[in-house]
Amino acid sequence: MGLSTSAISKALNDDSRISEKTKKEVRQVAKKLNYQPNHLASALRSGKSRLVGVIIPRNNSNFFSSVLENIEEVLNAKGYNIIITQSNESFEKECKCIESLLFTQVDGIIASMANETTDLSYYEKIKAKEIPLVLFDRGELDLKVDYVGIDDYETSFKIIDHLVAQGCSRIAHLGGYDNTRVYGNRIRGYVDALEKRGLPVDETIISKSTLRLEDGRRIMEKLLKLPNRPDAIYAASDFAALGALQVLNEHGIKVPEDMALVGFSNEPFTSYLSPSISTVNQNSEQIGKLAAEAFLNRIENPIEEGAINKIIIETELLVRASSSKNSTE
Amino acid sequence: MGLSTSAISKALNDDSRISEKTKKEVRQVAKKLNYQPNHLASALRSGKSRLVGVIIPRNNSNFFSSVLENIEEVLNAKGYNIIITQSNESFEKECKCIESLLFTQVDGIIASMANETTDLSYYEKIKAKEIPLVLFDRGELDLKVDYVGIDDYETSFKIIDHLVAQGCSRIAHLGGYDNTRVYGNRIRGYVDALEKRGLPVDETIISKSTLRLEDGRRIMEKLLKLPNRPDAIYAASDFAALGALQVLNEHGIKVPEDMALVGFSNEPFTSYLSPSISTVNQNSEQIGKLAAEAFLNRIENPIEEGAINKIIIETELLVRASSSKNSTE
DNA sequence: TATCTTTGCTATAACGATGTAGCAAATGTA
DNA sequence: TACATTTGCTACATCGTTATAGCAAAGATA
Repeated sequence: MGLSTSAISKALNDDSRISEKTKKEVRQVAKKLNYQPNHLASALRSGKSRLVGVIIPRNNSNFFSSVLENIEEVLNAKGYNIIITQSNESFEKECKCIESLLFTQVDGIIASMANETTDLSYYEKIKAKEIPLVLFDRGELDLKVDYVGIDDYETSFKIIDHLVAQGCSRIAHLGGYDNTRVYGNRIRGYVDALEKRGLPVDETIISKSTLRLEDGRRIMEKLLKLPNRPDAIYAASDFAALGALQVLNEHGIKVPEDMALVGFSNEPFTSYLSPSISTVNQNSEQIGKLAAEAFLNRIENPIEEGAINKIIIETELLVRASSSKNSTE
Repeated sequence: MGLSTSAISKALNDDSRISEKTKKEVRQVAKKLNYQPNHLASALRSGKSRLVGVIIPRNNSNFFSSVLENIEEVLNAKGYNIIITQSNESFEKECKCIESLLFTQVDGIIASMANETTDLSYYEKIKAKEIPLVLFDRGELDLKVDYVGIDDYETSFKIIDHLVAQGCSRIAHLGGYDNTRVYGNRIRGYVDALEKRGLPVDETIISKSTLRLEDGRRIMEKLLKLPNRPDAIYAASDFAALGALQVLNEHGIKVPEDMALVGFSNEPFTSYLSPSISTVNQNSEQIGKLAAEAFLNRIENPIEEGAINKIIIETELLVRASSSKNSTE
C-alpha cells in the first residue's frame, strides 16, 4: 500500500497523527507478516535497552533464588528482562560481571556484593554511568545507593533473647567474616545482645568462617572439645547450622535439651531435618520485589543527591524443634 | 587528532589496514577517555546480540541452579550473556518468555519445557527465526532440535535392579504426570523393569502427581493404608521422596528395613537427612555445559536438516542409607 | 620517468526504529 | 474567495558501529 516506514512506526505506536483506518490496516498487515519490531534498533535509538543486570554471589541458596524470582516477576511485568550474572563470591569475577553488564547497555543493575569485595571502584563505574544501582542484602554504606535488606544487628538480638528465654546462658556464635557487612552486623548484634542481657562474651566460642556445611562441622567438633561447652549455638548461616547439627547428632548430644541451635536464612532443608532447625526468615520475596521496585522508582526519578532509599525489611524468627526446650511453646 | 570514526573502529578491532602506530595511539586515547563501545549499535549492525535466552520451569531446585550456573560459565567465556526467564511450569508464561526473548533479539535459546506444555507452536516460532534452539532435560522429540538430557527409562532400570538386589519385591512408584516426557519415561522404565525381573505390576501402588513434598506425604499416607503395603518406594523426585520419608518416620516405620526409599535428582538435602535418601545424580553440571556447547556448535554450524544432536548423559545411582539393607554394601 | 601495487586512511551507507520538520490536502473561519 | 488551522502523511536525520568502496600517497617495478 506504499506507506512510509515512519508512518508505519507511528501507526504501530498508536500515534495520534495517523488515521484510525490506516492504523487498522497497518496492524492487520503486521499481524499477517508476523512482524516483530527489532528491539535492538529501538533500544539504540532510544538509549533504553529495557534490560536490567542482576549480580548475585551464587545461585545455590534458596535466599538468592527467591530474590531472583521476585525481581524477575516485578520487572517482567514492566517490560524489562533481566540478565543474571554470578560473581561466585569472587571480586575479580564480580568486576567482569559489571563490565559485561555495562557493555550490554543495561538500564540498571541490582546487585548483592561478593564477600571478597572491598574495592568499590567498579561500583563507582556504574554510578558514573548514571544508571540506577540498587544493592540488596550485601550492601555498602559508602556507595550511597539504594539498598534493600534486613537489620542483621537487631535480628541477632531476637535470636539471643529467644535462646536466653529458653534458659541458655553460654551461647556460641558461628559467624561469617566480618568484612562482609551482614556478618559483621550479626556478630556485633550477638556481642551487644549478650552484654545487654548481662551474659559474658567469650571469644573462644566465637568463630569466623565461610559458613559452609564443612565449616559448621569443623567448628562444632572444636566446640565439643572445650572444657566448658556452650549450651546453645547461633549460626549465621543454615548450612553451618546443619554441619553443627550433624556433628551433634553423631555425638549423641541432644538438641535442644543439651544444646539449642539456631540458624539463619530459612533454607527449606532446615524444616526437613530432625530436629527441625530454628532459623530466620529474611522475607526474600519482599527483598526481591522491593529491590525491583527501587530500580523502577529510580528510572522514573533519577538520582537526586542525598535522596537515597534504604529499605529495611522485618525479619521473623522461626522457632522450631532445635531451640524449643519447653514443649508448651 | 582527527581520525575518522571508521579508522578508529578499525584500529580498535585490530584491522590489518591500520598502522601499528595509529592503533597504539587510538588505544591509548580510548583508555584515557574510558571509551566503551555501544553494544547495542554493534549488535544492530552485525545482527548478533551475543545474548542467549534460557527458559527454565523454576529456579527452586538444585538441578536447575546447577545447570544454569554451568550454562552461564561456558557462554560467558565465549562473550555471551544469558537472559534467564522462568515459566513457573505454566504454558502461558512460557509463551511470554519466548516472545520476550525473541523480541530482545537473542542469538539463541536454551530451554527446559514446562510440564504443561504440549502445544509446540511457540517453539516452532524459534525455529522459524533460524536461531539455535537447544532443549535440556524436558525435551520433545517432535521438535527435531538439539537435546541434552539423561536416559530416564534406563535409570528406572538401575533403580529397580538396585531395590530388587536389596530384597525388595513390591516396589511402589511415586511418578510425575506422564505428559512430561521425563516422567513418562521413568514410569515406563519402572513398569518394564518390573516385568523384565519377573515382578508383578500393580496399578494401585503407582501414582501420578506434581511430585512436591505434600504429594509425597499424601500418597505415602495412602500407601500405608493398603492391606498389602509395598516394601520399597521409588519416587521420581527427591521432594516427593522427602514427603514419603517424613510420613514413614512419623509412623515409626523403619527405613530401609521395613521400607526402602529411592528419590531422583540428587537435591543436596537428601544427604542431610537421617536416613540419608538414595537418589540419582543427573550430572547437572554436564547437562549445563553440554547444552551451552551445543548452542555454540549450532552458531558455528547452522542447522542442516537431519543433523540433530541428541546427547544422553550417564546417570549415577547414589546408594545411601534409605535403601541399604546390607550394611556390608 | 611511467605504471602498478600496497598502505593507510576517509567517506558513505547501512542495521531498524522513531522523533522532528515539512508539506499537501481537507476542513474551518472570516 | 482568501486565509488559517487541522489532519495525515512523507522525508530526513539520528542512535553508534562497521563493511565496503574509494582515494591519495608511498613504495615497487620496469
